[in-house]
Amino acid sequence: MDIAKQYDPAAIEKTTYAAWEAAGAFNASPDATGNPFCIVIPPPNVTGALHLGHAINNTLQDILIRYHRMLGENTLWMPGIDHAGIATQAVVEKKLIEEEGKTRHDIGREGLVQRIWDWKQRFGDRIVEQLKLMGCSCDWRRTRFTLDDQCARAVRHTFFKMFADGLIYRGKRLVNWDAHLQTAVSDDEIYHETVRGHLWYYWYPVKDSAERLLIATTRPETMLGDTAVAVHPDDPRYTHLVGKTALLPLANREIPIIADGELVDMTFGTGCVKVTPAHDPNDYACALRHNLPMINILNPDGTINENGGAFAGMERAKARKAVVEALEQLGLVAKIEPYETQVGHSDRSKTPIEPYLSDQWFVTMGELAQLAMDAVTQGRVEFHPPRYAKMYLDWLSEKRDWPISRQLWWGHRIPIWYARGCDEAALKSAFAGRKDVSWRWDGEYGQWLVCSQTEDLRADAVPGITIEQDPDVLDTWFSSALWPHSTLGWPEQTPELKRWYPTSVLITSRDIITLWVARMVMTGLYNTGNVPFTHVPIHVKILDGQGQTMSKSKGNGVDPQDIIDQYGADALRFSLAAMATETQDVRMPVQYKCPHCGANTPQTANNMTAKTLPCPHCKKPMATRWAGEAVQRETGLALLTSEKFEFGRNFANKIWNASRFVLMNLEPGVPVLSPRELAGQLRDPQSAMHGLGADDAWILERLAAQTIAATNALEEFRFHEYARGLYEFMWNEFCDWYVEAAKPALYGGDAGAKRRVQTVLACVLQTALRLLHPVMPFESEELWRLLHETLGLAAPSLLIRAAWPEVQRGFCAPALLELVHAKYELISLGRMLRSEYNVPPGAKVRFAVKPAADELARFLAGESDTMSRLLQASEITVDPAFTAAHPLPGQMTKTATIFMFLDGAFDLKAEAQRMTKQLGEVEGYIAAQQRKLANGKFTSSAPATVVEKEQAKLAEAQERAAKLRQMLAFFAGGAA
RNA sequence: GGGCGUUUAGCUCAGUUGGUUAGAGCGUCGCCCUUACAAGGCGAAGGCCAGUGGUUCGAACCCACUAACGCCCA
Repeated sequence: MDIAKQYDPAAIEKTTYAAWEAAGAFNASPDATGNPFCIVIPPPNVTGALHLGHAINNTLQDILIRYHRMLGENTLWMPGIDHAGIATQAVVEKKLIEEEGKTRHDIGREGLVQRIWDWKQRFGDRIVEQLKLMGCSCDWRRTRFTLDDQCARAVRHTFFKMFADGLIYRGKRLVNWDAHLQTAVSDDEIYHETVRGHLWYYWYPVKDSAERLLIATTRPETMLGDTAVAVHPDDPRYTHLVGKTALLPLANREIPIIADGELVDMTFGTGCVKVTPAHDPNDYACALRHNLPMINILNPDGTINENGGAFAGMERAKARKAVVEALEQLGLVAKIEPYETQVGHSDRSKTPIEPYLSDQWFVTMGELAQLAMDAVTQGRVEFHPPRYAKMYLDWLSEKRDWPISRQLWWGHRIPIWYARGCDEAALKSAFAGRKDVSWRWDGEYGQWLVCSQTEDLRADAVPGITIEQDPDVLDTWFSSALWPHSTLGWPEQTPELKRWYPTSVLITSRDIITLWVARMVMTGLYNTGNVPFTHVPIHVKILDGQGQTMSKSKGNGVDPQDIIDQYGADALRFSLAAMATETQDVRMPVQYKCPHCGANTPQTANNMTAKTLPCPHCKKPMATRWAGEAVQRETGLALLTSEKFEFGRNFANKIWNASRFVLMNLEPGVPVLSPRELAGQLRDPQSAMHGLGADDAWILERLAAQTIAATNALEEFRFHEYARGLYEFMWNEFCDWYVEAAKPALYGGDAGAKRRVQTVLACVLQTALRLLHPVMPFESEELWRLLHETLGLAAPSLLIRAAWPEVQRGFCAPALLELVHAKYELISLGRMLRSEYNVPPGAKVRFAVKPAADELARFLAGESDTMSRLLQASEITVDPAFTAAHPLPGQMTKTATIFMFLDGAFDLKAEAQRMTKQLGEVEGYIAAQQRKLANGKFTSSAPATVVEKEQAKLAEAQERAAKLRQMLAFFAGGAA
């Protein structure tokens, strides 16, 4: 059998994935047997391709999905993508401007939406491709999109139900207005920038008084919308003025002077604040407290509106200048100081944000939030780690109403029509007999609000008038919130919904606990009466070299394909899983790998979004993922790389080679047994298996322990523990010890021993492959195939469908395991001696082992084959009564001492020095132990088992010290 | 301003209910292309567990405060 010397992921990943798909291994059926297990993917959004943050999220999901599939559960991983309203629209609009110099208004609503659909097609496909490259085993037949018909129907039904239940209302609210894109943007789409401006001071006269108030502001033009002046209630300078009226210049309005301790900082400026509720969040809150009127002075495009009087129609900057000039003419300007402020800018248009009062739709959160809180406090939804429940509960407990409208074109259109100039009788007759239409009177604007559950209403739906649909769309999270039940078919009672809802697990990262998880729980409970999932593992985040979260918009994302191309999908998955601890975010500095010379260039904030950059080593230009495909082809694409993935690659290679060794040493006829079957054969007198060697029993027991550990880790979502445990088992136990210990039997002349070891190797390998499969599906599947092929066994079913291993213990008494452990310890010390005395690795040396107990002596006497091999020993004497004729270098464990015979002389003095140093350490330890044990408080208050343990440790140390002294004395004699 | 998290070897991180003489990978230093594996083997060096105080017989771990960094919310 010819097996490559190195694991080559590229050679097998495509075909292996194709084999799974051809076998329908990912497909779930509601009719299948087994307990239901379901994960809905947190839908990646279509703004761009996936990065490593998504890679870790989906790797963890796939691990759980594959694990539960192997448990024989009826397992569904529901895939899909999210339309991400504002983000996607902004990306497409930006491209439109860059490439064609057009705005969305130039091409119109339909034109823009069509272009976004094209974009969605491209990146939706790309995302699915990336997930497949990573090995994700989603049921692709069921792929959903938050804007598709099924999701749209769920959105309509939910909105309608909420509207009919009175949970949805329309109201005014101060939003972050992007005057360039003419839309509200959410808080997380804003960045703050320090801007050098001025602090203007000007006077407001007080009515019926000679006094006047000095106001300081950074935005003088907003004074046109002032509706009060506020001072601090405890400020002696102004208390006598509270309750009086100020005269607002230019606007010529009378506004009250109020006291507000929250808004006013006595120590800042003059302690006197103008209040502009419609254009400042703090002023807005103040206005609500004091019932102040709110005057909007801006048009949606950022120009001053009719409320600005003489300034109407001016741009903001122009208006500012004009207002200041007008105030100067009135002699009201006191002074102007330079001043730096933090100004919010829209992430999408890079223009300053205006706080802006506008009509928005809201969902009342009171009851819904309470439902969602109860689900967590009552334990029906559990976070892992549990501390994240606090974040969720804190956020929900504020019960702030949810603004759901967005001034965008890409998204679910709000299913509300405005009917003006008709009475209710007209609506009743127009929609007679229809339960899918509901309406409500809107007193503020004197119109009917009509909501349709099933279809878009026609403009002439109500005879005699023209009804008009609200132009806005719903917040993306409104449709995402329904994802766990909408994807399964709700509002229809589909077999899928019955089978898999509530789903089992939702895996995500902490930043969307409030945005998404909370809302899914709310709508799930509201629509179905059931929580959407029971477990919510929260995983760490992948940060770039600067400690910033990877994100599509920042441009610091690393395409998982870059890593897969260089290291393989399993290496990517394994490395990520091993990083998935409970607390520590992963900092991942990355480098561009030059396609010409292979040199690495660190990615920095400066070159992060560059389309091409020169390689500092070979000076040739290299293209990045930001460059067009043509440029990439022409110039050569520089993949991003990180040495962190060498961890996974090296492990994958180690597994490959360990398996290669096993396969090279198997032959047809060797059975592939599970540990349980192997145990059965050992009990069966008819079987060819007559007992195990000590190493065989040891590795089978370690395998059992590892099976338990892996199972527990996965059950408790501790992915890091699962991955690290397998790493240690495969590398440090299987490869380092068992495989080496097995060699004498494989190469020796005892056919029975050889077959025994072959059987154990096959058993351990096949079980390990099962344990590895969830995290390293490609390689384990391929090795599974090769294992059966090598043994000439009929094509087994795919590993993806194999059963998760059962735990089989009792291959030997615990005492034997300790003897094996003692043997390995002695081998390590023997190697240390060799290294210490610079014995070349190939040279054979004689060793003597002096065990303290007869039991160990008897055991070791039968183990000279493996010991000799692992120590490269010419001979090993095992003798409890061993005494050397002359000083020899030695090392001791707690159960034995090992000596090495040296042909030539060795440096007695150096050896004695080393031993003296060791003795010093041991004596220090003994002193500490003695102090501890002499302490009556310790012996009386510590548990007896602990005291015993400490006593044993002391005894051991004392024995060790005695032996060291003995050897030192011997050396002294020998040297004399 | 409120909440959460982090601080352990040169770097990146583990450390389960306090019983530790603190671990791993990478990097570093020796010796080896030994018939599974140089993406490797064998060995080694390297740490006042951020600081201060407390609880305890005993603290990397529990408590308080301080400092630095990060995230979320206002």
